[in-house]
Amino acid sequence: MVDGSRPTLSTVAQHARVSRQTVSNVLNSPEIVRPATRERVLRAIADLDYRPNVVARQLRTRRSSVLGLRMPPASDGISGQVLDRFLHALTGEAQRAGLRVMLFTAEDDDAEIREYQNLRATTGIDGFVLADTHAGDPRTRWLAEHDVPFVTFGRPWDDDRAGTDDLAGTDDGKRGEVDGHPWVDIDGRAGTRAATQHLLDAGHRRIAFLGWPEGSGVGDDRFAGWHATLADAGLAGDAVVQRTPDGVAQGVAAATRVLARDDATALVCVSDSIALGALAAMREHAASRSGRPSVAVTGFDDTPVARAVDLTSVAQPVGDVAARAVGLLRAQIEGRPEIAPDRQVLVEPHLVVRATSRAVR
Amino acid sequence: MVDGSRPTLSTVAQHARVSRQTVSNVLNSPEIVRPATRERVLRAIADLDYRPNVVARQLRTRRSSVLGLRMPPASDGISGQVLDRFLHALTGEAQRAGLRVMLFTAEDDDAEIREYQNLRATTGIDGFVLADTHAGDPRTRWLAEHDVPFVTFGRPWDDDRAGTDDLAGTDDGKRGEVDGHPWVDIDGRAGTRAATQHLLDAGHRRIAFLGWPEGSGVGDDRFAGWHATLADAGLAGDAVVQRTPDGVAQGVAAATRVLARDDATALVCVSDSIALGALAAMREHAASRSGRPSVAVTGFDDTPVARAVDLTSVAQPVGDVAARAVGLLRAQIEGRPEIAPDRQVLVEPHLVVRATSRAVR
DNA sequence: GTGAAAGCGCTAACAC
DNA sequence: GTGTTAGCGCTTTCAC
Repeated sequence: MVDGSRPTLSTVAQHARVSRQTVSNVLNSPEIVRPATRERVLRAIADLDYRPNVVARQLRTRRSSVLGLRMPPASDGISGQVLDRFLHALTGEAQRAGLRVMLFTAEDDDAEIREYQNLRATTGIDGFVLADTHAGDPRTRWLAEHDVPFVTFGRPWDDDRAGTDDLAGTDDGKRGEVDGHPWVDIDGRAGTRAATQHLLDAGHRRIAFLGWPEGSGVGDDRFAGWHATLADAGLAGDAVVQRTPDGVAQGVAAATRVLARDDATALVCVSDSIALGALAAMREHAASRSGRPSVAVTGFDDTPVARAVDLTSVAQPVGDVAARAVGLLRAQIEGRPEIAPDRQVLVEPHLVVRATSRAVR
Repeated sequence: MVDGSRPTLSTVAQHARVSRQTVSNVLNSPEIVRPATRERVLRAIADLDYRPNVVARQLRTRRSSVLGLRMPPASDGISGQVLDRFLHALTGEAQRAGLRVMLFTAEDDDAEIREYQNLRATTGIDGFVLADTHAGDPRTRWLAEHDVPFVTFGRPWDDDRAGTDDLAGTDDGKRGEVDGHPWVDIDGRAGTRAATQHLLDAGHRRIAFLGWPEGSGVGDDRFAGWHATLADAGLAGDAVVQRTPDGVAQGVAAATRVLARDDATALVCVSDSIALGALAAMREHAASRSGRPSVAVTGFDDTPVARAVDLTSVAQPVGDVAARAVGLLRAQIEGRPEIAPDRQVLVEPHLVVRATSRAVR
């Protein structure tokens, strides 16, 4: 490695006694150049430790191979964790596919759209990953209208196709092709279904649900999995639900209400935060009414906290999500829809069983 | 916004009836162009919604205004949290300074160094942020030798200037100018000092320390703060230390040992994970020996878990760290050392007092 | 102060 | 197959 100026295409061409264009061809369409010359060129490239200047290439081809991702405003909660893990995975998957991830921030949706324009116009970013869509999101609409490649982690919940029981029987991973934008999401319903089934299998019959207030797509989806599973077991009739905003303290309160009024033997929680609160409430409760059999608890997200307190939880396979997201993006950027057959992908989570649901009954 | 091709310098020049160069000057050295023409040009820029193509500019200037950061291998622990928060803050601070953050991954230090070369040669990244340095780090050496701008979050611990008591009295924020590489770090010693002092002020006299095994710079630094503070109070003689690798389970074990043998009334923990374990151990212990006054606990990092379980903890001001890091990087990239006077910056953490240290004695 | 010319490193289009 | 020419959009000389 010389520490003077870096070699360029011409340097390599001179070295290999060919024209610049031939070197370029060796790099971009190796098959069209005669093996003998190709060898010679590759040799020169290696000798000189030449690496193409992607900036120059980008200026020419209008392709940056860079993906943009907005850092969501530091969600100091436990659930922000999932996004961070996703970012890790995304970076790796993107790199494997020859793409880079570039970060940016924005105050709100409008500011974010302005950043899209900015990034496209100035740095020529190829596509975007949105990890925090919400109902009626103006960003996805803008991106779609302007033909900007993008993919979301999370379904668009506007059309309200989920969240009720009517699809409970069709949980086979692939829901009908709607021509919305490309997305990847985790099947929350399947997650709570697995948790509930696990508790049923362990002999529980009175399984309550601690959820978020109705109206959040994600929360309703998770609720549906629990409800459908109990319904299938003929236990939906006396099923107990407590709804509360997310948070540990809120979880304590909600669980306390359930424990005081009902003789639930297990709690399926919509998040690890709430589950954590439920565990605390149970300790309280156990102290006052000792001798009562312990109550099983499951959470959702499998955050580090869950591991820390040995909480059974539904793990989100963010690695899979990231891989599919990158595939979906490449299909658009490279104009090859065939490399990502499904424009909408639902990834199956899996249950991690730990102490809180193994307690003796 | 026309959805044909974007306007370029020439478009604007034509529109404003000046040469391309004049437009460029308005953008880069506005002061040298006559106000009248400047106005006209700015008008044209606004009319056309022109934005300079940074790729073309970069090809010319050899400056990308992009910072590289390696995503550390998904540390699924509680403490990985701090890095994630740092990344959030860094993205914001960088953007405010007209810089972008680009992510990459690497298996190990050597692979990372190869990526440095790659990123420099191909995309012309301007500088790097290292958020996870370790003793004898080959990466910082390589970067320094190759004159690549960089800054680390974390001191180089090789030279062992900290970790003992000898500097305890000089805790005034600025330690001597050594000509190592630029870094920003959090003053762990000051953090445990604050925690210990807080406990002393609350009347505690037997304050034990739950730390990591000796040899980790960060851990030794935090240990030193606790030890020095007790020494200042004349209580270092019978001070109890338990050392253990990080982790909740490990914290349980270590705290159990302390509680069994010693009559400590407070525990200063080197991390939130260990503190979490200590809390669990205390609950155990309280159950068996009821009536005993509760033991105060402090953690370190102020992770979401700490908030969740109402644990007093030392908060790392990652926002400040990010801001200083960006300043240090800009000083190098732009060749203006004056904008970041201190090449090494120690940021003061602060104690967040919560229930676990407010317990009645 | 303003403009014309050259060139950053690369690839697309066409010659040979 | 290979080489030549042109030009992506910008900034940096250097005349004027």
